[in-house]
Amino acid sequence: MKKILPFISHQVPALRGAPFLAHNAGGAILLTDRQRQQLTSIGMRLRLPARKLIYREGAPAQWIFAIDEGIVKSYREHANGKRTVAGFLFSRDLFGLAERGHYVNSTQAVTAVEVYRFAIEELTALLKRDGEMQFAFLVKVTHELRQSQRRAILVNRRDAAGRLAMFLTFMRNQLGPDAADGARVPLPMTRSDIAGFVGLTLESVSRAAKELEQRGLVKFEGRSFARIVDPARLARLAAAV
Amino acid sequence: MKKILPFISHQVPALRGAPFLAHNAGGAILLTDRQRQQLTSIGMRLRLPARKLIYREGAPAQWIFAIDEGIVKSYREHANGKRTVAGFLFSRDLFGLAERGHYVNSTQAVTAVEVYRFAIEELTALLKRDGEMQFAFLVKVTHELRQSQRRAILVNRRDAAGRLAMFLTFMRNQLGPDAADGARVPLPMTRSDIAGFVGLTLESVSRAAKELEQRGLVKFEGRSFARIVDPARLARLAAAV
DNA sequence: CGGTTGGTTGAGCTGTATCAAAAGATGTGG
DNA sequence: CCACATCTTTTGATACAGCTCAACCAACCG
Repeated sequence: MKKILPFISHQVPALRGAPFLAHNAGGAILLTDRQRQQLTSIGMRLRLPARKLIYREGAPAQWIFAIDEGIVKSYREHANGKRTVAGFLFSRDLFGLAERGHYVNSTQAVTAVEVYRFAIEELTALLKRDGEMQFAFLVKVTHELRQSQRRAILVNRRDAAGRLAMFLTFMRNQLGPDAADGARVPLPMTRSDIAGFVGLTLESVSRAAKELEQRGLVKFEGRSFARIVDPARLARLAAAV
Repeated sequence: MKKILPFISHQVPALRGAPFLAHNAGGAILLTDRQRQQLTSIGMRLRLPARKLIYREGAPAQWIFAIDEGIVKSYREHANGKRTVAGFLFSRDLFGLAERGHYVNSTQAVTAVEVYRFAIEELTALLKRDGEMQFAFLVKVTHELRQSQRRAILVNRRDAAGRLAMFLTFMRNQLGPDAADGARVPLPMTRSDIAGFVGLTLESVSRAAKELEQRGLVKFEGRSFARIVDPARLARLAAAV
């Protein structure tokens, strides 16, 4: 029994996020067909290769982006050379929300990416005119706020293995439900990026991965896949903050 | 030479946050007088005593809140009994943005608080009708997203003293510019709350405070005030991630 | 194939969590 | 206004987890 999903014509912008209230539930898709077409008319579709630097922290901001396909990382570099990864961004995520005319994080394509690019002024003007569409954006940004707070909780854990367990369940939730095999989680980012996200060194990530394997929870297949062997125990570890 | 601030009639809801673009700069105040009056008509003003639990994580959500006066903390409790403080909320901040009909964090008044309370349906309906006002909310939530990411960076530091230094500058920026004496930072929350926010134990916060005093950067006056003795060196430490 | 980038493993050190206890605040009721 | 009970903060001693530095290994690329 396969559930029939609402039709999303790719090649057209979309957003994804949990709404405020329950009764518009299931409604992960935030834009109507008409709204997506309106966005298409003011946006431009771009294909970016993996590793492409999209913009740099502090640079003057001109565009807002929405991801159609692929993964982007948002990060900051510090004086001591370390990077904090503020977040990984996926299909139907939004990024490039500037502050006083400047981007606050740097962003870089992790995989090859298809994005929609909007001029800030045009997009904001459209949003102010169309309250329903703007509401979709409001819900979306609120959703990202909650995601950011969840990550903050993740980072508050003391144990490396638990953090990595949380990260894996996080990745599965992002890509997972629809990804072919739920137990095989793609990890297209480097260990160093993962470390920057979960707040560890890459050595500690490596050791934590080893520990999860030895405890029989996960099997890492090459650098870019993790097979979840014991979902129940992994979930328990991830939740046991 | 005292700068004249735009008149904000208290007793009326307000929002604060950095806009996307520069040219509406200085514009920390996001709502016009007319918009605030409209909000007043659908909102209710409440006075809450310090320590009042406003709502609990997971509870069915009915209201959205805006702070007029005072400090609120937003937090989550974990299985092991620890608390993560997701954020402290100040005058003109927004909270209670639910997910699928339920609150995601618990919130509690730190000081006595004056809040405006809006029914979610009424507020969202008003926002959809008034694109300009909704835009103010969009900017506001985006602002909180950035704050959350900054906190995540704070928590990524290894050294306790540096984290506390960042926290103090953070508090000064929130309350500071207008607070009578810029160097005297009020700390109305407990050490335990600070610990939950910066990702340390309360013992470590206490020791970090001692260290900042011994290094001559800050003088703690009672539990609820910190006097910044050497702003330049404190700022340097806070920035030296 | 060498070169480059990314990942693993090991040894030792540092700093924060933890456990325990004392010392300060704060608030209450007599 | 004091004495008591409670809550918060400070201080101390110890253990351990993750960081650092360093070397080695694997994959990927022209």
